[in-house]
Parts: sequence; structure tokens; C-alpha cells
Amino acid sequence: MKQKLIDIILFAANRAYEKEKLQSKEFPFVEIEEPKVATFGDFSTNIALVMASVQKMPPRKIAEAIKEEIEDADGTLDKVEIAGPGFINFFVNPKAWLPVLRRIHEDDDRFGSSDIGNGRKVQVEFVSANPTGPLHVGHGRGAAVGDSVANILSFCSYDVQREYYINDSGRQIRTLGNSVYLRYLELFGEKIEFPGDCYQGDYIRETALKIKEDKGGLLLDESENEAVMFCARFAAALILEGIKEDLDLFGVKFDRWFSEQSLFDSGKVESVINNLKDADIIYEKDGAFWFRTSEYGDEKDRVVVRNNGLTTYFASDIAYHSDKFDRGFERVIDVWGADHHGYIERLSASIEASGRKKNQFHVILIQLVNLLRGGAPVAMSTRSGEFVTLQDVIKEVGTDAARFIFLTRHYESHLDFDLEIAKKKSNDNPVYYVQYVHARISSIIRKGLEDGIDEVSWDEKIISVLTEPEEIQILKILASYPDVVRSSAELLEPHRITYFLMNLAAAFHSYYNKHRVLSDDPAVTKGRLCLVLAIKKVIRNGLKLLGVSAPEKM
RNA sequence: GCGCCUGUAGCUCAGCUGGAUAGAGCAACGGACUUCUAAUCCGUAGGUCGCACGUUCGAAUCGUGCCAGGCGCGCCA
Repeated sequence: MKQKLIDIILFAANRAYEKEKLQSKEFPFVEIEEPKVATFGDFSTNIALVMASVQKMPPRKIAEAIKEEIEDADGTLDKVEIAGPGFINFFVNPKAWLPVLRRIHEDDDRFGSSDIGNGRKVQVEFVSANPTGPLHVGHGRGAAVGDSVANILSFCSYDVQREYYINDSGRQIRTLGNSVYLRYLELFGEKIEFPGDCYQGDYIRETALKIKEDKGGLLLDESENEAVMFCARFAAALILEGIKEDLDLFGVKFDRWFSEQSLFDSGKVESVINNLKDADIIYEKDGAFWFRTSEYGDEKDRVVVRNNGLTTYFASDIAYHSDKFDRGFERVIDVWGADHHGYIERLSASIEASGRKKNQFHVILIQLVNLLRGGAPVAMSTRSGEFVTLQDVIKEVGTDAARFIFLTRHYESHLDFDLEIAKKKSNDNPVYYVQYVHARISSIIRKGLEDGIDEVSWDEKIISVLTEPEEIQILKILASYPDVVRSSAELLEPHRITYFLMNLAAAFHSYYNKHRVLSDDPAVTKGRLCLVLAIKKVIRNGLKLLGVSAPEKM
């Protein structure tokens, strides 16, 4: 509909110029807005205001000239008005909305999709939590956002891969091994002093116990180094298994689990660093090797190889992202927690230095989650090891509620996640509000089938039946869905879908309370069933992009 | 000290890349179930968009400076 209006406006503007009603042929990009107030019509454009300086004419005069030349062959518009400082307002003929129903029924589960991705390969890397402890709520938010972004991009014709980067190398893994090893020694009665920088949680003790059950006292005979390394590998594998289970429970599936260690084993880290040394992008100073990130916008150069010969985390990441692009991804999207924001500059600097374009790499920075219960903060202390895990949350409130709530905020907003509200089955909790639409409509359709209505489908005759203002309103909302999907793909903002669904749900519930779908008039019944089924399909499609189920019954 | 994010109704948040009279839910108050699911709906009330300048036809939105909260500033990950 918007595109149609843009065409009409441009056509009219050109004609106005040809008739010398306008001075210049320079037309700006036509923006179509949906005014908040109904008296300003269904759509409006500010083109006359924007053109004023170029045309050297008052906006209202320009608007008048364009309006006079507007041609509307198929009767899409009821009227066109000029208002305020020079807005052109369009009032759409209510019947012009109806064809969207045909499209919804024809496109079905593809309705709302687009081809903006054009088959391009894009990778979304998300969660990527260290395998040193269970996932917590913050990871859940990252998982929900990352998975949904991947869904949306895929729906818009991107060739999407979901990847989880496993930090299974380096110091934190050794610390993990050490933590478990000490607890293991403890099980054999040794008095140990458990350092503060070791992992404190109960799961460390449980892991040690498992090793004892598997291996008995065998590790006691090995050298400390070997025993710690064994504990590290054992624990990391076990924790990773748990992480996979949690994510499975959360409905998130990765295409690939990428091991940091594999970058070392394959020599990728070394070769990438050597190439950058050859290109003089990495240089030596004070016995260490530095990346010239400051030449690409970072505030200072960063160390890649320390003077003790060990590489930094940054080195792995350079190699990792180089590998991503080598695998043919045109766009690489990383989903990170906000506490890593200081890292973006240097990584994107390194990517640019490696010959990629800046806009091929994008970080979605997720703000932290505040876990509450009934308004009061839940203690989340990693030091004491006492925290509510993602699994706890899923088990208490369910995957659907958790995912939906994570997606009701812009990812840059801090999020208060209240366990009590997430459990409520009322208007407090928007997930049920939306799902309820799906269940209600399912119920209506079941009833309709019982009453002998055989097939619900699009039919030209429906146009004369759906005339209630609430029905037109719903059609307008449905028609805007493809735009919502596209902008949420372009901006990587899933919450737009969430808000759209809540809005559509509100319109439906209101309609439901005012009008009966199954009425005495067969023609009306048929038309309304067609409308309501279209709503159901769009709700289902939208929820699917969010990774939330659409129940037939509630 | 420097950098990033946030600041909109009592609370939790939207606000479509600068538009016209600022939006929803919750909480408060008053209503609606013999009718397709009341996990719903209808109505009332609620605002100095943190503050101050600036940019222009026009600012919650852009710029600068303050204020408040969160996070980050290692040859850690």
C-alpha cells in the first residue's frame, strides 16, 4: 500500500513539473507515514515540506500542485487532503484493504517474508558462554535475541547460520580444572584452601564427585598438571553438555559449535598472526606483539602475543573472525553482553585491517537483565556461586513466557525480569495475551466446523461483508506486517515483531468482544472466518519468528 | 578521569531513522460473563519526554554542555 502511494505521488510530482507547476525536478525520497490521529487520514507524506527549499515555494502551494495531478485509476483513495503546514493526507478506501486477506491466505506461512537478504550468507553468533558454569538469565536474553534475529533474517531470504563459540582454551579453562581438582582432593580428605578466584558453585563439587565415581583415586597418582588438565576437560565437556540441554529446553538450536582450541590445533591463529606481521599490521614492542588497532579507530594498540609468548584472547578472536569471513559469510553478527562493549572497537578494527568492510560486521550489544521476584531483586552473586540459572527460570515460568519477555524490550534497554509476573496468566503477561488470540480463533474455527462450515477461504464476495470499522482497522494492521518484519530485519530488532503482535492481539480481542464471528448470516460468517483465520496465521507466523509456540487450546 | 548504554505517566516500557494533539500494559477508580474460551473487553484519571542551550518550517528523536543510574576501561577472559 505504501509503495503504491509512493508511485502515485512521484507520478503526480512529475506531471506537475511537466506542467510547470513545480520549479525543480529534484524530488526527495518519498516518506510515507501513518499519522497517529485518524483525522489526518491513513497515510500522510511530508514531501511538500521537504521540497520547500529546493522548489523555492511555500509547502502548501507545492502540496496543492501535487494534489491536483494525483491519478487514482483503481479507486484506492477516498480523498486526499492538504493539512497543517503542508502535509498531504491520504484517506484510503476501506475496500482497498481487503486484498491483503487474499495474500495472507495464499502466502500462508510465508506471509510477511521478503527477499531483501537475496540469499546472502550471514552468520549469527550468540550465547557463546564460557563452559565454566551454567547459563544464567542474561545468557537467556542473548539466546532469545540471537535466535530470533536469525529467524527473522532467514525469513527475509538470508542464508543464516547459527553458531556458538566455545572458549575451551586459555586460562579460565585451567582455572576451572583447578577448581574441580581442589574439590576432588577435598573428597579424599585433603585439607585445601579454596582460592577466591576459583569457581565457587556447587556444580564444581558435583563434577568432582562424578570424577571420583568414574575414576576413584586414580588422579591422585598423576602429576598435578595432568590431573588439573583432566579435570578441566572433563568439567568443560560436562558443563557444555548441560548448556546444550538448557538451550534445547529453550528451543535454540545451533548449526555449529565452534571450538576456540581448534583454532590453535589447526594453526589458524599462528598463520593469521604471521600474515598480519608480514603486512606490518602487527608489530613488536617491549617483547610483545601489538595490533595497530588505533589506526582503525581504537583508542590504542592492543597486544596479541604477550612477552611470555602466550597469545591473548584477542588473538583467538582475530583468527576466529577471519575464519568466519573465510567461510564465505558476507555479514557477521555477534551477540554480546553489554559488559563486553569495550571490546567492539578493537575487534572491528582488526576486521577492517584484514580487508573487510566495516559494515560487514555488526555487534548486537545486549543490556544486562535484572532478575526480580515480586518487585524485589533476586540475589545474584557469582562469587558465592549462588545464582538463579536459566534452567531454573525456564522451569519456573516456561520457555514461551521467558522468550517473549526477553523480546519485549529493545536489546539496548535494561530489562527487569520479574519471575512472579512471568508466571501470571493475565494481561500483566503479554505472552498469554497474544497466544490467547491464537487459541480463541482456533476454538472459533473448531466450532464453525462443527456447525457445518466446510471451508474457510478467500473469496471476492467477502469485500462487501467486512465493513465494520474494527474489521478495517484489523486489515490495516495485518497489511503492515510485512513492513514490520522488514524493518526488524534491517535494524536487527525483534521487539518490533513483539509489539506488532500485542497490537494485533488487542485489536482482535476488542473485535471479538464486540462482534460475533459465527452469526446467523452465512455470508457474514464466512467473511469473518476468513478474516479471523488470517489473524491466526499472522499471529502464528510472528510467534514463530520469536520462537514462541502458538497453542490451539489454552 | 575517559568511553559506551539508559533517563518518557506512580511502576514496566514503546515511540516507526526529524513531523501534526505523546502511546500501551500494570497499578487506581467505575462498568461488562444464559451468546464463538472473562488468560478477555469498555470507560475514567494520570506528562516540564532528566535539565539547559543550539540546529530548522518543526525536536522525545539530531548536536553541545551539565545531572542521575548501569557497564567497561590489563601483556585477563
